[in-house]
Amino acid sequence: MAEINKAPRGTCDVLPQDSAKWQYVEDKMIETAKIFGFSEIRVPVFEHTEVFTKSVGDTTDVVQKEMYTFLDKGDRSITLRPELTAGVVRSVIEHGLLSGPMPLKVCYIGGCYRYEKPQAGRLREFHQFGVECFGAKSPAADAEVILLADHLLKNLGLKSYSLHINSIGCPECRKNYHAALKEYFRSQSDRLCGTCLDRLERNPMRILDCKSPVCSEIAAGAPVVLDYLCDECREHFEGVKSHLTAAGIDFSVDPHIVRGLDYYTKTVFEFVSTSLGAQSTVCGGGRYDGLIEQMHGAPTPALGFGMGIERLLMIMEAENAAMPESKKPDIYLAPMGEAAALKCTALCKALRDEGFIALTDITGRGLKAQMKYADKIGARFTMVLGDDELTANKGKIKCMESGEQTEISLDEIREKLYELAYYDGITADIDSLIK
RNA sequence: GUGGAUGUAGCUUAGUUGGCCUAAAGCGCCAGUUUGUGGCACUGGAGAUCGUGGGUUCGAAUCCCAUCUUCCACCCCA
Repeated sequence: MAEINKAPRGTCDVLPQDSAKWQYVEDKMIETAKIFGFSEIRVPVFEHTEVFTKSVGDTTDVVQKEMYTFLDKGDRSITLRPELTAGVVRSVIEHGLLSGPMPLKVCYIGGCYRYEKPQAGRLREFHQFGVECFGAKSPAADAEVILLADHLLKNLGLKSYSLHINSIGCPECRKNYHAALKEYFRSQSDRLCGTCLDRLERNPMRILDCKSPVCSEIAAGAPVVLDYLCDECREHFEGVKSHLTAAGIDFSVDPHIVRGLDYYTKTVFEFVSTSLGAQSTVCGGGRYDGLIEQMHGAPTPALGFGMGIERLLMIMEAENAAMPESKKPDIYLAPMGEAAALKCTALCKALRDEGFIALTDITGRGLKAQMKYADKIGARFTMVLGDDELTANKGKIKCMESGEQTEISLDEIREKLYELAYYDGITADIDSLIK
């Protein structure tokens, strides 16, 4: 039974009192990406289902049991994007962006949809910031993308995070590794948990990730991917580490990082925070050199990451990271009577044209109630306009913090606010005035 | 999908051996306390089918069943 007054499970509303935080981090994200030469791309919330099954991988949990898939009225199988990389890759191929200057660097912010059981840091609709870099196979590219994420997290004031990297090699070296893994785990198969037995044939690398005490104990003795890398992959990984070190970034090599999406090759990495619950990864990504070709584009090396915005905000909350407060109204004009109301409308328009946040009464309530309201919304200044003011064309502008009142001509409100703006952090851009 | 906890006004809670509960308080909201000024105080008001649906009972917010939500963990991932 659908509830008309309840949001669907696993979704949440960003309420007016919180939207400033979202705007703040989203601005930082785009701004940081720009510093690294990434420009925003916007792609649809839904795609043809194949876009995801062919890229994310049809044996993955994401595709197998978490996608919102439906038939549209034209009998097309449509899926709400569970992540953004696939759609972005589709888009850059479709529009020939890979024939432009290389490397191509894009970033995005958007909602993702996964039918999961909600818990701390896990929602059915969640939002990701991410970047994708196409056409760069050098380890410097891997480092740059990782540096971007680190730069952003630092700039947002995060402290409790750490970077873990690994290389899962190219399809070539992974073949050998899978064989070695299977052999190892088969020898212990009687002790593995049920899900891991499943994984043994399908994707033995996932066993390394299992959190059951027995499995992780077994996994601890398993062959390590890094020992099975081909020369090229090993060299590449060494290069990534060198670049990170050169940039002075702390990281640890964690051979147990296995990403859950099929398209990854070579470098994979995660930014993990201790300020989160069980869902401790705030940012995850890696290289996917084979994906573009797999999606019928010209073979192009590529990599990127996704960062969970809700998780990021959770960390910032937990760590008391600095967040900007939403801007308060500069002035509230309190009319008394119909004639005054007209004047207030006119004055507000003039002030708003200058960029001030100017408010007036739209409920028809009494003066006292208006003053209370002005106080509650945090207006810096108020001015009462009644018949007296209209005839004299003068009024008292009141500073709500000090209670001080100054008599001014009604024609001077704009100038008065500009004057006050110099030392009171008022909203309108005072630079234009200085010029 | 599996497991554990939870659910009373917008928020935080009181109320549970079933009957003075036709549900209470604080905060918040609205309105007043000499149509001319907010923060304090006082007064009043609106606001809850006690998550929902069944059942037991003379009687259920209180007991039983189901269901949903939220939270937490597994799984998986951001």
